[in-house]
Amino acid sequence: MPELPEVETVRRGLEPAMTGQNFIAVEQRRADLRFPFPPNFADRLKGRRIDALSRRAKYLLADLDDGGVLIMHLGMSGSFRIESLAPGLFHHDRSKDPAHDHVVFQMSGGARITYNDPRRFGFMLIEPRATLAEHKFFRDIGVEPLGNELDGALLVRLFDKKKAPLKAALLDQRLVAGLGNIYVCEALHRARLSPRRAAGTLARKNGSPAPGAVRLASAIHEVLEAALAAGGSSLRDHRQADGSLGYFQHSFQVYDREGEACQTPGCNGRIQRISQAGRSTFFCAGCQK
DNA sequence: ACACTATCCTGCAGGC
DNA sequence: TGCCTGCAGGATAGTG
Repeated sequence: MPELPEVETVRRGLEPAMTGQNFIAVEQRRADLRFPFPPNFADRLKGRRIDALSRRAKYLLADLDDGGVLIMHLGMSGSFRIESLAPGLFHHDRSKDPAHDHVVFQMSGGARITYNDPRRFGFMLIEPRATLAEHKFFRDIGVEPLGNELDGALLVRLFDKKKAPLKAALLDQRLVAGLGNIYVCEALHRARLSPRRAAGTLARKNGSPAPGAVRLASAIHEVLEAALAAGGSSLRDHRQADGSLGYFQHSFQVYDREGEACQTPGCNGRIQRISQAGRSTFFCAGCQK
């Protein structure tokens, strides 16, 4: 499921059930997901308190009280489910998909948190907090697109001289961290920029950001903020940690809308689908230049 | 250095 | 009904 808005939505859902609480029990039901679990994974966590739950790009980071960090990535199909025996706080329903419930955390506050991941592209690792910035997953990671750092000028700098199409450049986590296939398509449409355009063409001749670069930075902010406000997008029945569904998928302008009329005012185009770098790109050639 | 592709894995939709 | 193919929100290693 998860791009930045979905991962952030998951983080917000998990926070009250995890932060400040201890792992009472950890059940690891198989040896690996995308990677093998660390040695003694369950024992390593048991008894530890989570001091903070944060997010970097699409990674969830649980700071442990022994200086370690539990790194969690949802891959394509990972999700968390929170249940509690405490009445009224959470749903307590059985998993519809127990075959893919791979990890269960029992927290001291009473929450039972289950990680489910049919495709097993997700993973969990434990690394020292002190050297996390140098870890291979984080060493080369790009700018967080929420907040003020990302603007037209920065996009121009990041994309300088790049011949790669905008679609590929925006998906590159080393440049901007957290965008995935959906929100890249949506942001480009919102900015009226073609996904096929070379990324290095967003600058004016003097190097200052062209209007398109400024529009793109704004579009990224807007689409991510709107998705966050909607609780993310729920495709293929993906849910938030509390069981509720995000609804931003109803606001998609292009993603998975091949053949539909473009909604941009004054545009008579239709949404088309092309393949770039092995992934589907949805866009309107009428208004995206 | 850069940019494709193949790949990991399972489920689901669509065609026949 | 079943079987097959292709595709899916990610990210990496390998290739040219």
